[in-house]
Amino acid sequence: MLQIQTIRENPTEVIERLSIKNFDAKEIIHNILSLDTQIRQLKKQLDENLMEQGKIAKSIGLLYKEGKRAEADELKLKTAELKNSEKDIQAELSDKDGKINELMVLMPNMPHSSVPRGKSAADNEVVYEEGDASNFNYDALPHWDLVKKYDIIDFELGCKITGAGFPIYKGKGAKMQRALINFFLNSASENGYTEIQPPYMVNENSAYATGQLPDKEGQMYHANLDNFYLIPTAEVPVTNIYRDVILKSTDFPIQNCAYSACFRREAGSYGKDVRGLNRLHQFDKVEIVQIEHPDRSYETLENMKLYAMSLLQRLGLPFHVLRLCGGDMSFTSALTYDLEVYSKAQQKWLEVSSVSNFESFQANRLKLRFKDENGKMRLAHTLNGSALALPRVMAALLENNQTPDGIIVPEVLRPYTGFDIIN
RNA sequence: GGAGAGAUGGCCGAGUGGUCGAAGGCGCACGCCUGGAAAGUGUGUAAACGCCGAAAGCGUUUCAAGGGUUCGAAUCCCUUUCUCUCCGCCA
Repeated sequence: MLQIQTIRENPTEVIERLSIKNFDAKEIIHNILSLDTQIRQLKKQLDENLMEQGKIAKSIGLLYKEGKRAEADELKLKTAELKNSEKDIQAELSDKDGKINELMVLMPNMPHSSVPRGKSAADNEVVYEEGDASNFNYDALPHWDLVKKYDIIDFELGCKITGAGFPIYKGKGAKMQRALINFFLNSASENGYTEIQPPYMVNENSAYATGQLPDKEGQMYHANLDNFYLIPTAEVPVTNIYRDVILKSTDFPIQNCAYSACFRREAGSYGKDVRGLNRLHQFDKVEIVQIEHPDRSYETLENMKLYAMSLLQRLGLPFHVLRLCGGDMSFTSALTYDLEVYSKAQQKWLEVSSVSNFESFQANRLKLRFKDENGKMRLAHTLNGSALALPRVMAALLENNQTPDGIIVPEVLRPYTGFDIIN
């Protein structure tokens, strides 16, 4: 959520910057500002009313002590009046508060100045490329055929047990998966991240604080009986560790990483995009989360991007890095880099990581603050990224490393797998 | 799941209807003391929001959360959440 002060102080700048995200904020800001003025007036009235009541209550106490019952009773009548008008003000205030809040949560985060204008994924800017992204000159098998050939991932069996999008990993497939998780977690630790094992279900407050609610309610699995949500990413529980927290400026940077299974309903997805491992309802991911001083958050974003890139380099996968355009960015992000690997058999780019700086947008809802050098309370900046999401990495490894003899396991994974070929 | 006890500031802990944002202690910050430190000693020690150009100042709110009783609630009542103890169940 944006801060009301920002909107109050620079409404035209906010409108201008949100237009890069193709969001027309003119009317909504006009309404917010008008509600804001009314709210502040009401607040003032309420404060005065309450002050009056408090004063009267005190003098009643004194009068009783002195035994002046009649005078006290007279004052009581006065409070009754005040209470009535308090009720009115209160009602109006909560009505307006509700309205302004409804509008505030509709406003996306403002994009960073480097974010290009654009409507869709086609307008994203390629900022880096590495590796051989050419296609095989023979008929390479897509991963959904390879996994059958070597019996390492079973989609049909997953359908039987749960449903589409819940594959079952078997034998070397399961071991590969575990090897990737361990490789990613160990690398993160070596790079200064503290490993966290979070809960896979969160309560309503947590889902709200990181912005999944009220926005993406239908995208999360919901355990009705207890009103818990299955996490769509470890970002949710890990970032919520810092909900309602006040940090010291010496606490920065906070670097956490977490492996978790992620659960997404992916309502509305269909077709080729969901084939095989490309889009699942349950998948594994290692997430990195940082909390930074506002002055250093963009430097940190670059480092996180470089770190995610280093994983792909070590796995030997061809990839490129995109700076997302305004139209393709998430609601909460100020700047996002996507990392995509090239899958030679499918002949397409697959997103395996998304690294974002949310600036203070999440921190505002989280109430994640710190005391700065001058002792002033300020919102911290939050950042996160996938390092990495497993299924598409797996898909690309299977497809790109296939040979007539089997699938070659990358060097860096062999200590974790205990084998060097899947055949 | 059953029975009971509890939730107070950064932490410990007092407070069972009025002047309580809350005693006392610890911690922390600054000062004095000291050659330097420790000890000692003095002062201070929350957040949100509003009034205000800013600061100062003032006001309101906050004793788990929400509701209620009352002129007045940390204190009484109800609901919820969480913690602890005992029993049951269980990896």
